[in-house]
Amino acid sequence: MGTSKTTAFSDLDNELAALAKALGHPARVAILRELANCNACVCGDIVEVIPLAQSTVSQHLKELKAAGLVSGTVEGVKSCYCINWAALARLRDMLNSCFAPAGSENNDCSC
Amino acid sequence: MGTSKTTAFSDLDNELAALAKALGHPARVAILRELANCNACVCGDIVEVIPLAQSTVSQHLKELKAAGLVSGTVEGVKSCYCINWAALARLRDMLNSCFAPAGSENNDCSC
DNA sequence: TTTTTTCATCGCAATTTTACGATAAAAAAT
DNA sequence: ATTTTTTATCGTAAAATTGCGATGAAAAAA
Repeated sequence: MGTSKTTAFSDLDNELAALAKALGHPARVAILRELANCNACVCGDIVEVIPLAQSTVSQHLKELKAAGLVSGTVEGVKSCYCINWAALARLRDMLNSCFAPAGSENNDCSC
Repeated sequence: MGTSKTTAFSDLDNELAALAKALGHPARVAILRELANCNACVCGDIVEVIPLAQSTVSQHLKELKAAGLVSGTVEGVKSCYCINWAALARLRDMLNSCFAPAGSENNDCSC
């Protein structure tokens, strides 16, 4: 165990979950926020902003990249990362479409 | 380790991360979608829809509840769960505000 | 009262996540 | 050629997650 039974769920559910999971850590949220602010893509300056060790930040960047939320290219010694706006938009879209209230009736809950 | 250094990050980052983390599993996405569809709040019928053991579904519901995405009440023998639309809206809002492109300049990335 | 239904919780095992220091690897600077 | 800078990766440890069966607990049905 410890592993999600991804095959048991729809591709959509898995896709949304993967994107959400990538955002499920404050460091990764902070990194993505940083990348959103500096539209010139930052490099190792991220490490200075995030209160974690360099290796840990690198690991988080790798996860964001694996999830498609970030892209990166090597530029000489430095490494350049960029936010992927399309992936963020995709996340927003899925949130809207997946969890739309059913019908136009009363959506209040009796709980 | 294995623990996030939550104190090192802003409340906003932690809040967004917590909500995203709760959605970071396909079963929880499926459960929330189910609750969104049946605006009359479902109870143990969720277990029939989710391809996991009853105890596991119960655990996922507990997590969704802890994150505030779901509310639940006991109704006799049965247990009733409801989606929390406000929390979902909050997540959407945070996604929009946190990751808004900086300025109105060129947002294209050179990466 | 006994049995059944419905659900939460406990205990466990396998795996993943988080975090760090140490170490590579490769370009740049000296 | 050597040193420094920058970043990725490896190895490790602690903790969290995922999942299940078994076991409670409490209302409902018999």
